[in-house]
Amino acid sequence: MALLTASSAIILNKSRKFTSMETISIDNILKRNQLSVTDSRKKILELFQGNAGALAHSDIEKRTGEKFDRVTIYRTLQTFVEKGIIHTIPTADNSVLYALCKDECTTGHHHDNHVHFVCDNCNVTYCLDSVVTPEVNLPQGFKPQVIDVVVSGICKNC
Amino acid sequence: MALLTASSAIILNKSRKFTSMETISIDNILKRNQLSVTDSRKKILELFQGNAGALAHSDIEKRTGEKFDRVTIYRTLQTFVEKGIIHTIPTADNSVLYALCKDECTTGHHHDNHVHFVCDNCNVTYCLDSVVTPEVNLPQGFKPQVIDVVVSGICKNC
DNA sequence: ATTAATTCTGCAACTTTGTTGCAAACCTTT
DNA sequence: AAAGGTTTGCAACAAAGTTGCAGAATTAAT
Repeated sequence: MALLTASSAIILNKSRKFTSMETISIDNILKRNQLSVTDSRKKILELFQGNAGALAHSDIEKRTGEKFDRVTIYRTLQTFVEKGIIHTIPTADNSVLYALCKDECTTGHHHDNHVHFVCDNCNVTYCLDSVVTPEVNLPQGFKPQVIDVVVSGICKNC
Repeated sequence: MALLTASSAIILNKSRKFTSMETISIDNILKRNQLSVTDSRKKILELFQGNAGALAHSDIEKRTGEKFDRVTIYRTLQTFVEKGIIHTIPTADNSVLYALCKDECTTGHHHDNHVHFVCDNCNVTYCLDSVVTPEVNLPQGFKPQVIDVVVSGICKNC
């Protein structure tokens, strides 16, 4: 499993164990967004915080050990996207990936102007928060709103 | 239907009727790629040539009037992608879109270094062949291979 | 601390999307 | 026109995603 490999290899978001401080932080994220604090939401948020790479629905299903219903995971991810906690990443192979948003995102208003990188080897998708999307000169009449950039190639861990 | 609107509004690939010359051209595309010339392949190629916007599997199913089996359409699109006749476009909402490739594409070797534009209003996806993908400065250790740029906003016909 | 009100979860059933094997139909070549 | 290979359509299946609803959990109020 590509993403299991990833979790051990990547150290972007510092994959240490959560202290009580951080547990509180997860609770706060949920409360800040008027969401009840439930097991599934806490667990799924933890997964995102503990792993730098993006996650697909199926990854979450596996990593939570089939503890939660498929439907619950779908709905949790939907809710998180709506609230601006996570965002989706466009992929060429038509799989939906999700990753944590940065702080500026709010309900219905995402600011994901960073570049995504998919490794052809280990298959991990990174959010390169430090790389800002470049300008694009469009033909007359086209008004850009959001620019999504997905780079694929070989990542720094491969 | 977003894409029906599109077919009448867009003039990128010149949506005129096909002359016998152009019919021959479709046959040639297939023959050039060692594919037998069949009804479904001709019809699907025609659809792509007649409409500038990108097409999803479901669009093709509707526009061919349920004349061909779902499986045939899947296989035809797969074959066309493999032969370099069409290419897929990454989308944030996880639908697969296909569009005609330019001449330089060959089997297993796509050259789609152009920008894609999705209109938020009419929902049409354009291949902006004239807009070359910009350079992206990646962090140390990341080696880029393919850069996909998808811009969304308002198109020139809206 | 209990209770009432609200929110969330899990189940069941369903829809949509995509895949595979195989026999019949079709296209190409001779 | 017939042999050979290729392509199609059917059936059956697998995977992905959605919806309604009753019961469980969370939150807010007493």
